[in-house]
Amino acid sequence: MKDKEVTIYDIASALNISIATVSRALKNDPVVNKRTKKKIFDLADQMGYRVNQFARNLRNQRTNTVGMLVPKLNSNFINSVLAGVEKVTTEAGYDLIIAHSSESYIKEVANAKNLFDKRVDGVIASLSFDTKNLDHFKVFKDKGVPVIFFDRVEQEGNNTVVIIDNYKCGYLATQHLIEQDCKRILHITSSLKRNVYSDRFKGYQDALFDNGIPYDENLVIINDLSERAGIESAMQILKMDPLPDAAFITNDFLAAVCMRTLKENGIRIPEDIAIVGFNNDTICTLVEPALTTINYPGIDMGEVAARNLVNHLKGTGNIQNTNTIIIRSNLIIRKSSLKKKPVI
Amino acid sequence: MKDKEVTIYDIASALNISIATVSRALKNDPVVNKRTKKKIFDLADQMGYRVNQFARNLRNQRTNTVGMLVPKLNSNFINSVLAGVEKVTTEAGYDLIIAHSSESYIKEVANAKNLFDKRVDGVIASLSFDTKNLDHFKVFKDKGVPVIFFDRVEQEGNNTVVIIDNYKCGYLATQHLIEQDCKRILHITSSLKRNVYSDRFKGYQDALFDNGIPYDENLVIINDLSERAGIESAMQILKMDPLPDAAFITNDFLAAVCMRTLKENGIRIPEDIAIVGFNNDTICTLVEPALTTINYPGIDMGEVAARNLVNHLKGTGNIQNTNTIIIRSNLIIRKSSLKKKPVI
DNA sequence: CTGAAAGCGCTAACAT
DNA sequence: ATGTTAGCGCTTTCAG
Repeated sequence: MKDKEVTIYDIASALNISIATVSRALKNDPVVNKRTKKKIFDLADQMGYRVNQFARNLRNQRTNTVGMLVPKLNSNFINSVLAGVEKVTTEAGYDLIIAHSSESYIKEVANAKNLFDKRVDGVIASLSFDTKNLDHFKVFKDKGVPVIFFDRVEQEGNNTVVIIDNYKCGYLATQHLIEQDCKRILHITSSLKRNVYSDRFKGYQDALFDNGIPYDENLVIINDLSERAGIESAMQILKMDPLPDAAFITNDFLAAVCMRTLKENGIRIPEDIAIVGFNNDTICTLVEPALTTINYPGIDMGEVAARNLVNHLKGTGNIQNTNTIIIRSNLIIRKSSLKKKPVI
Repeated sequence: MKDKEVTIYDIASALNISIATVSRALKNDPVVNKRTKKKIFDLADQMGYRVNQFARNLRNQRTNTVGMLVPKLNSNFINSVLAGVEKVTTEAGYDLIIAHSSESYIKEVANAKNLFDKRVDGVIASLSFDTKNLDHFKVFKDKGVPVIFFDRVEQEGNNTVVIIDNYKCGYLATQHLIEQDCKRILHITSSLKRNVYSDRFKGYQDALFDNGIPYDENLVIINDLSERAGIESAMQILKMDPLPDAAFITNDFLAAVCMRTLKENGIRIPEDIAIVGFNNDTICTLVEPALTTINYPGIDMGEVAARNLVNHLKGTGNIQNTNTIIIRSNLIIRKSSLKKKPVI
């Protein structure tokens, strides 16, 4: 219970040198004599010295910290983004503060304010489900703190964004179902205010159009991706007459829940309804049949976002010039969509 | 791009009063004149003032921040603990820093050091998979920073811990399988250095013993809970002769993976092998058959841990007196274990 | 009710 | 290679 903090003053006076030398030595400034440095390091260790980040930050006017603002944590996608970001920021010597908003706009605003007050040097963010606007990010812009958005982004107002080509993915998924001879293809998606969903939706529509299949708005269900919503959507499908012969569902978890309810009601997957999900979540291979999906390379998104931010902060790059970075993505075909036996 | 930070000096000189008054007003000190206070608040708003946390922390020698140290983030259990903790800490006016170690001891040590350097006022922690010892928490003890452990804990050295009764849960799970007329009950678990696994293991052994079933060490598989491990374990089971007639698997994800591989190889669940998992994860009801499991009330653990920590910090409670807090838990029976048709 | 002033621990410009 | 010193922005004691 040695409660008093050790400061550079303590070290300096114990060694009969100046605090300036101690400060320099501790930062490994090459200008300090090797032997002095060693003495200082040893004593610091022995006395249990730790830098006071507050004093340092107060003095330096920067924190060497990046803020990460995400809608949720319990998602494999977000976790792999996180892993990518951490890899890069750690290498570059930045601390990371993680804030999650539980898909709530209110919390997102509070988190943004909190990161701002913590004076992060930069921000990497993905929007919450019901985020209305980006006003809460204006403070960063005003203070010159760079913000990079990923995945759920707002393209207007020339923000720097890292995304996949959701339009193309929506198109691919739909095209794949069409190739399985599906004609009545349902689409379950979420708030069309979010780019990820609206872009996939456009891809879905265009794929239909390009294949001469009329778009039917009764075949589009919009919900909040919750378990309850999945069940309700499935019930809604069951009431349709005729039934759709395929469903492109914008989220693997939702697809899994839907599939369960459909199967419980005697629908065969993929024979009656072929299904394509989105994300390549772990559950894809745990449910039956295994879920066809779009692979979403979170770790790459994280690395790219972080790399751009760090380069910008270090002055070796400038995100002002880069508006949109697209990460590759691909369709993974599994049993849930294979209505036609694959041609060998 | 108004880059300069507004300080209390700016407000003071603009209003021709002292910084002391501004400082007091901003903290809503009742001693300040109402009208002065209003003027100060208005101007602060208008000038875009924000407190400098560093200056404040440097001065106050505390941060009003709680550190949360968890082994991973992409787990429903951890996320519900987090929700519980956040609820309490937010109400109590504490900030929360979340650090996750990706189940790595090395990262856990680094994270502990990081939280220490960030000078959190208290810590809530759950150990990583391969954590060797608790030396990295000693610094907190030395500085009088309270640490509360939850779930994966070390009971020795009278730490304050919040846990479920893993022994009882292991016993219950096994007893349930025995009641389904199972005799050769396999147990898949993980590092027995972690209390959660060793306690469940003891419960498993005692339930067998109490029912006159000899313990067979060949029926215990220890692995790292990964997908690969799940597949390997299932393959190992398939080679057994005779096959076990039940499996108590210490983790739902692992159970789901195992079940998939077993089913792929023609094993019927629960007819051939009855299965009980652990955690009540979302996948339990998405796999087929739905997984019997132990319900693990994360949100309660989080709330209790945080409440105790906060009370300790506010001086209205003292965790020194409380060593172990047990949270209720229960068996949830689903199809995967129902070998006997339920008696009505 | 308000003000003056000291000091929290550190960094960096300047001086030696 | 080392030392002196002036703040960074805030809180709080003491004095009016």
